[in-house]
Amino acid sequence: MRPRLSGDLRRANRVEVMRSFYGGRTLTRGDVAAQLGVSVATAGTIIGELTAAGLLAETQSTRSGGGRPASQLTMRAGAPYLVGVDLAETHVIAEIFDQAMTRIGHFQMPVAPTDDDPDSVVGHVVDSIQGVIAGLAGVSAADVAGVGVSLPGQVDREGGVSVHAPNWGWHGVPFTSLFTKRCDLPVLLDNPLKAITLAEMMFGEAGDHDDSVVVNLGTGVGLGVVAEGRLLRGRTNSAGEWGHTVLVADGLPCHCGSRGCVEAYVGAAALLDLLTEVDPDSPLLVPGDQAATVAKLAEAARRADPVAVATLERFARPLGMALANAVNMLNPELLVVGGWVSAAFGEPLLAAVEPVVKEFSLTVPYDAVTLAASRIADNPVSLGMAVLAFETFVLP
Amino acid sequence: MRPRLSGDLRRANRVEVMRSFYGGRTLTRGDVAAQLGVSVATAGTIIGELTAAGLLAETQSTRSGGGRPASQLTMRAGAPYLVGVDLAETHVIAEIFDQAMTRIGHFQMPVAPTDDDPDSVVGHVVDSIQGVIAGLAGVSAADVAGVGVSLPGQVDREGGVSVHAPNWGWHGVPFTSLFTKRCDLPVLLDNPLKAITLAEMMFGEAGDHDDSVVVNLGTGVGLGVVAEGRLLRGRTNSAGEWGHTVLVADGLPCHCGSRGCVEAYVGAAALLDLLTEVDPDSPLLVPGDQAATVAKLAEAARRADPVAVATLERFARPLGMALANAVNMLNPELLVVGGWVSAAFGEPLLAAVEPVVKEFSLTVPYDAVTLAASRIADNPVSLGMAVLAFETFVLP
DNA sequence: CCTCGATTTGATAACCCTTTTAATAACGGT
DNA sequence: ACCGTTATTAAAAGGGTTATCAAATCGAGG
Repeated sequence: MRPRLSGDLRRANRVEVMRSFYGGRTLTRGDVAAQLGVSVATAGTIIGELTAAGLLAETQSTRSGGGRPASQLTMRAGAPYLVGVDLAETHVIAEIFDQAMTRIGHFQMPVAPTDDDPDSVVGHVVDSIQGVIAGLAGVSAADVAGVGVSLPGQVDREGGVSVHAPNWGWHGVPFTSLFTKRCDLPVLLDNPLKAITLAEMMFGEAGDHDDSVVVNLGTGVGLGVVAEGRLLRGRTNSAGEWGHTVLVADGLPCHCGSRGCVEAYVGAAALLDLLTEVDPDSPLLVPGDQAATVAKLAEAARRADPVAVATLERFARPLGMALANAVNMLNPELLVVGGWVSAAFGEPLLAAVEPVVKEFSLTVPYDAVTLAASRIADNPVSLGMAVLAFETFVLP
Repeated sequence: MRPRLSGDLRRANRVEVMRSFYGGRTLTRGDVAAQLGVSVATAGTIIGELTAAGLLAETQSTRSGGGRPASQLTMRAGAPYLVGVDLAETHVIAEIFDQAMTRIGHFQMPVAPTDDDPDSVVGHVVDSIQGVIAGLAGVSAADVAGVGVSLPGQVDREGGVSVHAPNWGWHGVPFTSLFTKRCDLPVLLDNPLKAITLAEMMFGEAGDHDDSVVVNLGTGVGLGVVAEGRLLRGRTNSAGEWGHTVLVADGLPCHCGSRGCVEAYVGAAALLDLLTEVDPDSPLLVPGDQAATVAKLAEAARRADPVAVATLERFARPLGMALANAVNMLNPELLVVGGWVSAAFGEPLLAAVEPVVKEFSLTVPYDAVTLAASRIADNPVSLGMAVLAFETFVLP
């Protein structure tokens, strides 16, 4: 939404002011004015509104230097709370955040992949929300301003519909209305890639850059695009399906039904296949447990185990190519790599990938980009969904 | 630049009003208001300004229907003129447009690919500009408001520098300042992909959609991304290098030095290689003349020549995959295919490609996208550059 | 030690700009 | 003559900026 009306301007500026405080940042009115490129008076007015609404508060700390001390402002903690739900193929994670986006509660439950009935899944989501609320003394549903739920697959945010969730075989499941039947909290939906990218924009390095790409390496892979400071959604909110772009024409089959997809080469399963290829009898292999194997592999790579290092090298090649594709296509200033696979390896993965990215990127876009590992400690999906819920249901 | 100040708003709205008139469109004040989502009064004010500035004019045609006849408005033809220059590896094309963006003059000269001295190339550009002006009776340089020059490779618009032009081995050539030494017309630089996309946004179907992708198939290939109605440039104006994304890991060598690039499979040279593969002795092959061969091939395909059809089918596969990559990655509403290779084949190319795009796209983004052949008859590069020059140098 | 000025920050007022709403004028048909 | 549609104009609302003043601190000088 580009502002056309003067009223949109204020709303946009209000969001922008609020965003500059995410992550516990402490700023003065002057700082905010400089960051937004507006006058101090305007920043002061908006901050006044937000303070009156109970969203910002002065931390009376005075700064020396001669002259009137600038009053430092921060987000005010406390109610109303926001719940972010990460609904995935095998689990539901509900996390509750206070107004300052500090996580104050966590609830997790497994979901059998075969448990694919919409009503049942929605039930699990509602249960986990009630679970995370119940886990906090003195917090009731009345203190929760809203819930953001991340759903796998294609999500229609406006309609509140899961357009397509391949893992459950869903097509056009009216998630929001099913949810509302069981729980009367305000709710909004989105796709995990969007949530992660949003989290990275608000709490990660991506916030400092106007053009970035946030890559998620997990069981599945995908990315989010930030262009001119805004999250790119595409026509139907499904931009970022990098995992299903072709990297190797007529290559390995992908579980999406196509062949040669990026995900078939850099998804967690592909990583384990590589390890098996390098050493079929590797003791690092934990049968039936992807996450454990990846953890052992990462640990072995850190102590320079030759099998692990060789596996990492082989993994880095398709990954680097696919990242170079994103660099060439989108020319970002920052490329953040996150997701549980990336987190397991940490910096060594980036170090292995960077030369490949360089090899397959054009010089100019390569020189313009910085590769970085995500520094978000919490679950970025629920965090991002909580931010979305905050901006939708709380921000005036 | 997102509007933050109320003044930016008016400027943005003025551009938007003007854009709604490109392509000879005739609209009433009410139409413009509806298109922009502003009130009739505002549209009237802006139109008043633009009329006063001599950019719009009423075509007194009255529409019946009872009531005061709506006055139809159009862009006013005539001076000041704009020149768009398409500087490519083998030619310079300068075209001159009147204010209504109607082409009123054309000048073309070949440039030897070995003629790579910056001063010499700039000289050719200046000569071609003077040539196109001289070709018009009653038009002098004083009537030209500005020039837009498209340069191959990476272009720094703000700095007026050709950051990297691989075909000439340029690195950091200060094009604008070289130009200014020889010609005192206002000048701006951009990359041809951006120019084409802009032309498609203003004069093609892409103008009717907020999220589109404009693909250029020529000797080299690339694309432009329109997201939320705005051209995506990336950090250093080099977004859209789709031609150098990897489609076949460790595949054919590309002249960029990498391997497996899209361009190595869907560039004009690759098309001719396919033809040679299908029938090494094909009479369609015109040695040493890419364009002529493609023209004959396209003509043969139209009359269902088996060799041509087989070549087209084989060409459609990597092209469809690469287009599917763009669809999955960007989720556009419209995908416009242009460039001289595409123009030679016309609709049959799209018909051959569409099933491949479908095969390699995810269902949801595929269903959201429409494939279309470019309908811009003129050279979109010079047209786009002229538009850019108009909006920079003429629009208040 | 106190006072005063310099300096920086915050708040307020006046002004400009943009948009909207509403009223008025223009114009053609019935 | 009346009505409906379109354009214009005036008034009002809202946003942002600059200018100005008040507040709070530091440091110099008495």
